[in-house]
Amino acid sequence: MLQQSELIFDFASDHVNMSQLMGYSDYPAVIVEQVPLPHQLLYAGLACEQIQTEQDHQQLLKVEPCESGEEETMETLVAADSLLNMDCPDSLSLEQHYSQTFLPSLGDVITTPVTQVTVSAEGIVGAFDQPQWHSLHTGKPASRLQSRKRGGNTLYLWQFLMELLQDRQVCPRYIKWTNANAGIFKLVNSKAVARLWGKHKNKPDMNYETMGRALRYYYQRGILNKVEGQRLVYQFTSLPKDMIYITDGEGTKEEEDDENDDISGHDDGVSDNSDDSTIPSSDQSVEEEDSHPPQKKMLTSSVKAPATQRSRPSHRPSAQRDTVLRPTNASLIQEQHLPIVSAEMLRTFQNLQKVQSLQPRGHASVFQTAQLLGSLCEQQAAAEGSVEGQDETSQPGQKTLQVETPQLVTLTSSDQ
DNA sequence: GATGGCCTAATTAGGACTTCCGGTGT
DNA sequence: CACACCGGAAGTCCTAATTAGGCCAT
Repeated sequence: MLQQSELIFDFASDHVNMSQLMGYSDYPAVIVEQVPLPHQLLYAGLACEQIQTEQDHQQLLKVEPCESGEEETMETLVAADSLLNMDCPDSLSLEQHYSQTFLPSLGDVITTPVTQVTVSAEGIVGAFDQPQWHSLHTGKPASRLQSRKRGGNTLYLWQFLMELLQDRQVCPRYIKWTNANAGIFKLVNSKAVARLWGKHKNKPDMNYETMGRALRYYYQRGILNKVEGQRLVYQFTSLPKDMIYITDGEGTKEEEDDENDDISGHDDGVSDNSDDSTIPSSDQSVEEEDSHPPQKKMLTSSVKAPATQRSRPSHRPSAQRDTVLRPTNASLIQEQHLPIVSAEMLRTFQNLQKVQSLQPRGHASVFQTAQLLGSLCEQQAAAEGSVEGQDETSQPGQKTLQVETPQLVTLTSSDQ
């Protein structure tokens, strides 16, 4: 029988190269996308244990398109509030809290809030972690950089900025694209962004000067460039393949840098609702923003596509949260997700007798994983025939995923 | 007693900032 | 004058890898 740890190990170590595995290139890669709404409910105090019945589970899985952006904002704020006001005796970072909350032990398989497992026959597209980005864009070997890779919970500054740029609570209010095609963005409110970063890093004294030093180090490392002649304007040298681009939209007010910015009136510097609310959504979606030639996607209140972007019809409701809309990019495969994937799969394992008869020839557990996913696909196909009317795969976000990646097979946990 | 396997704690090495600073440009 | 910006230098924090030591079974 497949060992849990083995399964996890293979997901953790092989996700980048699964599609390259000799002899198994036809087997699917696994992408997990978490739908934030359940997270928000959980953040708001809904215990995981309460999600044990399938009915409950399906309720969580359902992500209703938000008709009102205000309601959505309220949800966000509630979630943000519960996160940011949560006492963390050990000064846990949000990521830590996140992982502790949603990364169940394997013993908690049943209550794991997995919301979606996407199986792609194409393998993982663009699954580059930061070292690979370095390798890709600086010509330096990734091996050295990977030798000391950081934990899955670490969010780098550049990732943080990308998260902010994909967070409608912050973009374009505090940070915005000035030229999405070129990856150029502006820190509209540098102080606010710095404070958010400081909050994120548990560095209450963080300011733009300090954060700026970190940004300048990115010049050397080829992650950022400075846009000459423009203050507070930087350029990503590369962007994730499926970056979500928020442009200035109606109802979103930019706040230029000034002393009246909301976050500056409190002891901890970042206690204002509007600012605090930005952190959770960023942190909830701590997917690593990996580097890729821009294959951009503009979403927002006013969703725009860059001129160079291939036209891609978007069926996403504009009011939906960005994190909900996060596409299936490779960055979704994170170490922090891996146990969830495994747990979900293992749950399915319980119903799949034939897995035991598999005969892996090499990359054993990867093979087993692939076989399992094949079984999942079969189950999905069977389930689709029986499901009437309401199909989770018809949710806006997932529907979009299928449009964008035609060969995707989307599975939800309700398929079990 | 020797050997090997396992576990744990301590140490080491490195990355990613953070802090401080002096300086320049706008 | 304030602020953005620059880059050197030293430090902190965190993580992964390595090493050392103890325990146990053979």
